[in-house]
Amino acid sequence: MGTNGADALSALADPTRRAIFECLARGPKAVGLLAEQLPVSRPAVSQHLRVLKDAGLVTDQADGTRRVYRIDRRGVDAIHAYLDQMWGRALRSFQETAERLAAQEQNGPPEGDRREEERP
Amino acid sequence: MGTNGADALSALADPTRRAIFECLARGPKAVGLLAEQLPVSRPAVSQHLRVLKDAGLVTDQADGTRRVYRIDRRGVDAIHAYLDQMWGRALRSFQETAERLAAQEQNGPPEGDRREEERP
DNA sequence: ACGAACCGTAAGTCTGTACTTACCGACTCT
DNA sequence: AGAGTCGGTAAGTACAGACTTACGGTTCGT
Repeated sequence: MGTNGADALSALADPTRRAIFECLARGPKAVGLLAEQLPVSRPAVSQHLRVLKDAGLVTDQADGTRRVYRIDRRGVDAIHAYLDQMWGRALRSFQETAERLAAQEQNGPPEGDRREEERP
Repeated sequence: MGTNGADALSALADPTRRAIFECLARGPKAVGLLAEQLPVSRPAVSQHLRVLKDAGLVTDQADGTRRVYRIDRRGVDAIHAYLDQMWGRALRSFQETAERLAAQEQNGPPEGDRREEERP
């Protein structure tokens, strides 16, 4: 819980949660103020904030009876890291198959020339 | 449809879909081969691939009776762009409030010193 | 041309979850 | 201390969507 790309990803999947996230990106806000600008009830906002907090996307801070929420960079970074990892894997895979094809061509011209994807 | 951060985000929210995405990151694969390595049926994989394709996260290419899927950079970039936009907003907001606080301090020492978040 | 392989779609079921109302604790100010 | 404000939690409902089986269309090999 916290700095996990998968959790952050699924947290930002819900439209209402994205709306909350985008609203907090414009500046820190208290829960009630957040609920006023959204088409859902205050308890719903609380529940969403819980999910966003568990995903490391927001942090909360007490201010009297209010709780002020703001965006947390950790969750954002976690998603970035996840995507970079995946895309890096894909790039390495592309390079590998390219090298394999080049080596194949050097030896002998292939006859049963199937396409180049993984075979178990 | 295609290069939208929100769609790509919610597409990668499902665990099975993430598994498919991660599997394709290791290299392009056909649908049946993909289904063998996953705990769900082949039609389920087809439906997930449809969602991933609509989100711009994968592309498909016919190869005889098979369809080979591979990762598409556009969806990944869309998510990156969305997150960067949000975090950029947050940074600008931080800077604004910091400047406002500095100006406030220069004029007169604040008395009713409430915390600095947005008031409607 | 016929059978086989591969894949997408249709229809139906069932679980997860987003939402509501109701309730209760924490903090503030007079 | 008591009234008022703010916010998290509980319980219950309703809808989205993930999965299955069954079916049909397309392409390849013999």
